[in-house]
Amino acid sequence: MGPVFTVGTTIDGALGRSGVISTPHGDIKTPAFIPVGTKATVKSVLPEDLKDLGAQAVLSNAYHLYLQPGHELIDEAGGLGKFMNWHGPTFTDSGGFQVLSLGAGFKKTLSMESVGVEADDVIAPGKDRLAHVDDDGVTFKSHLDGSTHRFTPEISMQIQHGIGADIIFAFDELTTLMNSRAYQEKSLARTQRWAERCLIEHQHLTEARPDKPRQALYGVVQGAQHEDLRRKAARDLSALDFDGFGLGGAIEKENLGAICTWVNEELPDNKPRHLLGIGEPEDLFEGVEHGCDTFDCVTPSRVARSSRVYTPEGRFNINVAASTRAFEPISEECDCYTCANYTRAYLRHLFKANEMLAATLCTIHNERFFVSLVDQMRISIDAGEFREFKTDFLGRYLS
RNA sequence: GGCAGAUUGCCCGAGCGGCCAAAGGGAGCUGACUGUAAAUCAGCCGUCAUCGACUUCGAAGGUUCGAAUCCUUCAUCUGCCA
Repeated sequence: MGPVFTVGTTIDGALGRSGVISTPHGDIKTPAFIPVGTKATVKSVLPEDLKDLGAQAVLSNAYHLYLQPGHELIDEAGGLGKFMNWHGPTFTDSGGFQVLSLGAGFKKTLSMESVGVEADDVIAPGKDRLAHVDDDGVTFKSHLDGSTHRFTPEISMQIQHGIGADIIFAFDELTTLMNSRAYQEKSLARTQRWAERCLIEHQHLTEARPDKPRQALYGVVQGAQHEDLRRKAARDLSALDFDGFGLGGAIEKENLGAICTWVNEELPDNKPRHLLGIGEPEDLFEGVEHGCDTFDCVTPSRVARSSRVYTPEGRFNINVAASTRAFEPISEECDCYTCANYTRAYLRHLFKANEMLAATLCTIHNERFFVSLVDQMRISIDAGEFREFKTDFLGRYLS
């Protein structure tokens, strides 16, 4: 029995909807925010913490787990969920993102010299690049020890089968907004071919181990900021037998809603859509309204470790003088463990003292904020009040 | 009592005639993080101000065109010798 997606209520006049994704490790009520646990752990918190704060699933990364501890080991351990003691649904990203992040840098923009260049190398210019893309796959250097490795669509599938997450992603090439139109087209064709290869390998691997829980494979829609490319990518992938879809690529904030709309108008309604790597609260509203079902983002956990916490009034730095004697929770309205038991003054003290618990408590709070926010979106959709909720929330949050 | 050595900005600590408002840490303050090379990274950190100006390197004098840097005395501290 493969994963099943059931659509619930739709947002009137928009693509957004509520629904349920069924996986071998449980259901995910959508829309849902999925915390990121890149290396089989959401940094600084226990799986029990995640469960308590309402997380329905966790997303890990094939690239990182392949390098350390190795997908074979995770396979031997009984799969990702058992290995990390997370008993709910799991996702793994394919490692495609690292093609960009390790190759061209973190900013999703490339130096202008790359614009208009059509060489394959364009994706990873510069002397320090760790990755190089060709039509068959990606050769890259480990950020851990500099050793050379190679990913192809087939290898990514083998890795993700070894890791054993419930939902896995096709190996894609992430371009940047700086790449030429010609390069975007070329890359998109390549991602499409890779998608087909992933599907074939995925089917082989699935048949080879019928005893294993059936994994769902999502195709990843690229196409950067170009409407025609996005629509074409979505249509081409829709023709294949994917269980769901990921929306990927470098996306400018202003275009997020439009891109989701273009893509989701083309994708079939009866399959789930995951918006990869997004985002801030305002981005989540855009994604949900325009038809995306699940979201992952490192922001809540990463930012928590540098003392930024989210509230209905916006994000702020708790590690400031104003918190010194603030014997009150981060947010009076928050129902998380941290807000129930700790004050801003204590959290500030932990940061100043460089104590690990600071990261733990703030990560619990931030993850709860994101999970709860998207949960509330789901509830508002079912109640037919999504737009009111959006207006109310953002009016306060962004002021 | 004698000899030697110390005293630098919130703290530690370089500097030993001009390129010194004074290296580097720490602390403090601010910002950035969107499929995590992130318990990371960046900026500010004497005062006022736009260039720039002004007051600093235990205290007070002195030498010099010019001193945190040299000299004298004083204060405090640290060693060694009586």
